[in-house]
Amino acid sequence: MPTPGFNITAVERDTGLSKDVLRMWERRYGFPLPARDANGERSYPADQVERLRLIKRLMDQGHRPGKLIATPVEALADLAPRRGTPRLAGAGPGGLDHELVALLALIRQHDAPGYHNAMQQRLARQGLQGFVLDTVAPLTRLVGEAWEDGSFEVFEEHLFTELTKRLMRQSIAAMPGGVRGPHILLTSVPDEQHVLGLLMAEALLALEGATCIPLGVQMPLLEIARAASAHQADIVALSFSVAFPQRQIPGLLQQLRLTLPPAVELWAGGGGVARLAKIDGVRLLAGLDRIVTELADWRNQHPVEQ
Amino acid sequence: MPTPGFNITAVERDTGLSKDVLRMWERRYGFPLPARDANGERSYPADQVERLRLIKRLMDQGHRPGKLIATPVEALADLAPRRGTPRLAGAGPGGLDHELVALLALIRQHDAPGYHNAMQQRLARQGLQGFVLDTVAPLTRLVGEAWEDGSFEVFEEHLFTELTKRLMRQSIAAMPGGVRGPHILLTSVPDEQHVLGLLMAEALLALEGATCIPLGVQMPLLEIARAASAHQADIVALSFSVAFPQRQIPGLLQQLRLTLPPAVELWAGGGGVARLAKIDGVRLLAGLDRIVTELADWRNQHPVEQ
DNA sequence: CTGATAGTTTGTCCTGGACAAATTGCGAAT
DNA sequence: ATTCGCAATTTGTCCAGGACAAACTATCAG
Repeated sequence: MPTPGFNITAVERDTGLSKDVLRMWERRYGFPLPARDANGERSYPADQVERLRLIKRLMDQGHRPGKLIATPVEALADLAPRRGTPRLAGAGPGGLDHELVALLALIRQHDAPGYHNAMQQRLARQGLQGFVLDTVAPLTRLVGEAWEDGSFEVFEEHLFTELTKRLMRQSIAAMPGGVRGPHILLTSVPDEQHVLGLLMAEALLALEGATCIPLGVQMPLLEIARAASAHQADIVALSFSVAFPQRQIPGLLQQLRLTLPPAVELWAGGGGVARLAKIDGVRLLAGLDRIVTELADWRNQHPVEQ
Repeated sequence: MPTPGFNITAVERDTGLSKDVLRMWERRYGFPLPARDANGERSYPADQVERLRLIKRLMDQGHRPGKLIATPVEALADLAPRRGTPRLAGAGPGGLDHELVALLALIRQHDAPGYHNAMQQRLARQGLQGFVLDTVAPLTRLVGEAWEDGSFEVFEEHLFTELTKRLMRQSIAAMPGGVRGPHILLTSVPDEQHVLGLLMAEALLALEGATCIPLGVQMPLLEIARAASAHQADIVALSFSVAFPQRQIPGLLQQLRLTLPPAVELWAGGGGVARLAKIDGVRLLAGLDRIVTELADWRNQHPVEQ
């Protein structure tokens, strides 16, 4: 029994390449070149899907499709990242990197309990704020890089995310609900599914005594505005991962800014906004550490009324 | 300054209606009828997007688009659910429903801490298994129904999901890792984002001593197979919510069945599989309670080797 | 009332054209 | 040699309109 092919919807789902792009590549480059079923519809064999995913991954690190498709499959695997991202190169203070790499090794060995224990130890040692800034944040970056050079499988990334989410949520739940601070609505736009950034932000904000309203990911823009008024939020904070298509971000933020009451602040953070041009009425937070200072800022500008 | 329109991609994201459908409706029914920007591209005003979301919601409960689009906006709001779903109607044992409704009321009032406390109390009272079966499962169903009749906003559903997820994860984390049972890989296919079903399953399985490997949602099919072999899983368990397009499920399961080693069992559960025809080599779990019996079954068929 | 058949509705796929935005390559000016 | 600006190329997304299968509804005979 031959493995049945994937239809174009399935390939879009599995590769993240839109139907339009799949058809356009076929027209322009002659790859992928799917079979056709009885109805004349495209039916992609598994190996083409596999190659497409490899190509997508390399594209995400800055390669261009035209070149990649011309490259023979065997040569694809060795391509190095090309983008201007500064590689890790002693990013953290001193020898800490070793420990982080060891943590990742646990994930690579699929040792979930081992990872969980090691992380919990670090959490106890560093405290929540240190844990977020010096463990979870750099780990997330490392995982992103490992994913980019192909040394991490999708399911390994998922396992990492899932286990780490649990630790974060657990810690957040253990904190008393803030009462003094502003009400901050935390969420992300549709198509942005990465949740770790939001959780890190929530942890830091909650530590500072802000009241966080976590709405999970993927909120339609119009709903964000409604939620903000229903919860009487002072601030709406969005997270954009590096993977989110950068060109869409300014438009999204402007559109949201227009639908939010002017008194509500709009904050945007995460890797996706790191090198974005300024946007009127939106606070772009370049790094996690900025959260704390921005919050202090907000407190200065909004002295407690009584 | 006039609110700028949404482009077709934004509308697809916010409504869940594909670009093809949006264009087809315009062609066939004359709605939506977006403005055109300088490039001749569609630019949807906010009120049309709003109406589209209302229509989408009603469609999800069984109405047909042709009728809905012909109906004037004002009349749309009052349409009742039409599908054959048996309404709640005394589903639970006796008067318990009152308490559940009270819990939902807390969400409607956006009282996150109140909800959290009330749920934690129930958890302590019922124990984890009872909590899952008699609180979380029926609550999830109620929320689905409330969402269908429009008495729940999107962001209220998100808040419910987010808070409930936290409680579940917390409880699961508190359990010792299983050692005797089978290795069960828990995940969902791409486009299936609902996570509560997976967490409920994980809780029940972990209570029975199985070793769960939670990979979160949205795993590409080919990755599921890889993950299963990497983790030496005995069982791959997938969750499909009622919202998942039913027609796609059999194909997905068959495709996955072919890529998994025959020795690995494939389980599928959740509202989406409730009235699905039998599929060779796949166990369809009609209800949460079936999980426990199936697991016992598995144990009988795989006596402990030594 | 049941079940089969014919008609309608609806979503998805297809082709092929067009164009704007991003990227690259190149030559001139500092 | 570096930087700036402009042209060429690459690439993604949008558009129109045609086709068809699957799902659903209505009809009618048994």
